[in-house]
Amino acid sequence: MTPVKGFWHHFFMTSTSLPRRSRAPRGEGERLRGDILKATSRLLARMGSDEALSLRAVAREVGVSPPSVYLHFPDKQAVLVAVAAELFGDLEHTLDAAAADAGDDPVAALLARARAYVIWGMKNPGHYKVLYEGTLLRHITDPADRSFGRTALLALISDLERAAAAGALPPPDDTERTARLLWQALHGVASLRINKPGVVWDDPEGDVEALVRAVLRLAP
Amino acid sequence: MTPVKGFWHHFFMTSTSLPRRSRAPRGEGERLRGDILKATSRLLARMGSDEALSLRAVAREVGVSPPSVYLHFPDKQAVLVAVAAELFGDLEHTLDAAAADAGDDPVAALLARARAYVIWGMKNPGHYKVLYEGTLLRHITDPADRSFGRTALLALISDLERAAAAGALPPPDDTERTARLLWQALHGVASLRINKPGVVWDDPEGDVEALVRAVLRLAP
DNA sequence: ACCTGAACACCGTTCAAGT
DNA sequence: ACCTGAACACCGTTCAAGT
Repeated sequence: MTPVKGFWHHFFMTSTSLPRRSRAPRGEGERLRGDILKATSRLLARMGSDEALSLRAVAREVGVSPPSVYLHFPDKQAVLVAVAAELFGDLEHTLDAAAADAGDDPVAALLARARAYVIWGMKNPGHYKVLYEGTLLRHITDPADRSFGRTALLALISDLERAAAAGALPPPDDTERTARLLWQALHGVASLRINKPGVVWDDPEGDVEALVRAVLRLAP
Repeated sequence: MTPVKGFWHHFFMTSTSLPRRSRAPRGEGERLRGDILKATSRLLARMGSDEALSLRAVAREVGVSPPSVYLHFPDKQAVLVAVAAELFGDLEHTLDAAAADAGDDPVAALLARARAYVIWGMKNPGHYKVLYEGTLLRHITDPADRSFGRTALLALISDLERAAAAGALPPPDDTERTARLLWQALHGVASLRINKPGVVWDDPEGDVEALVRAVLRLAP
């Protein structure tokens, strides 16, 4: 609150730091928050599960004591939710970019989005599992967090509507229902490959294309 | 080894048991093993995740001390693998029964099997997650355990082959590939419903039928 | 202002011991 | 023969305290 450089500031500037991570200067307490999120995301990718991740491991990775995490987050759930929000953002950005890169053909855009979804999951299996198989969302109370990942489905619906408007899909089409069917099929492609690596799978892009064309009743 | 009723037997028969669960008599040490499996299965259904389950909770549920679990299993993984084997057996039995009940039409049998798979998952979400999303299978070393759940896929393939032999499927058909596509779609139906209960889903049996007919290129 | 040490009740697992 | 108590290194979380 007071901008005067007082006792604490003096101490920080002069004391040689004993902990691995140097103490943040005044007003930079937020840096620790970002470091915690980055470390959590890294460990989540390595562990492949929110439950296997420990806050103490996050604190070790950051170079800080366990209670320091609680300066920025009320509990472990809150850290995970914050990371999940970032990850959903990254996923959605990736999907939109893939659809945009596919050009003007709405079916091509939809196929590109579908492929990108599965590829993202296979490239980030730990993160995919946190977002789509994690236990964290059952304990969410904040209604703002409940809409997590909804955007991806909405984008799929809008791709379908563009394709239907262009007359590229056989009628009659309940686009929202079709989008949900597609999402389920695509999730199956990504999820089973992540969870059953022992099974001999076909090329994921080929499976995505086959399933999308089948659900849309397009020629194989 | 020796059938003589000696000191320990005498003690068991006469001492009033302090622990919640009474000590098993000679030769019935196996009863504890079964109780542990049953308790684990129950708690797994409740927790919905192998990682959330604790062996200490299993021991409490059985009424025994934590180290007692180690009399029958080398570690937590082994308990989970034993339960998973039972669960896979139950699932496969359920699917075979559903297919058999559907009668002689091979497509009807396949549809019944597909529906039964998803219904089993929705009725046993915790168990389904352990079998198809659990971390336990990545740590399996025993090759005999690696074939877990393979039977379900093989049965799907044989249903498809029956249908193809009856001329019910449009050619040309790589039945194994088609079976894998179907499995992915069906897993998506079950898994997303379990993991995203907040989404408004359609009737699961309707989605199963739509996806199966789409993948097999049958009339909707 | 920013962060930690010590503590509590949990966990998986081990091992010497109890009946 | 069947089972437990006490211990170890972990975990999430709290709270009084340190710089």
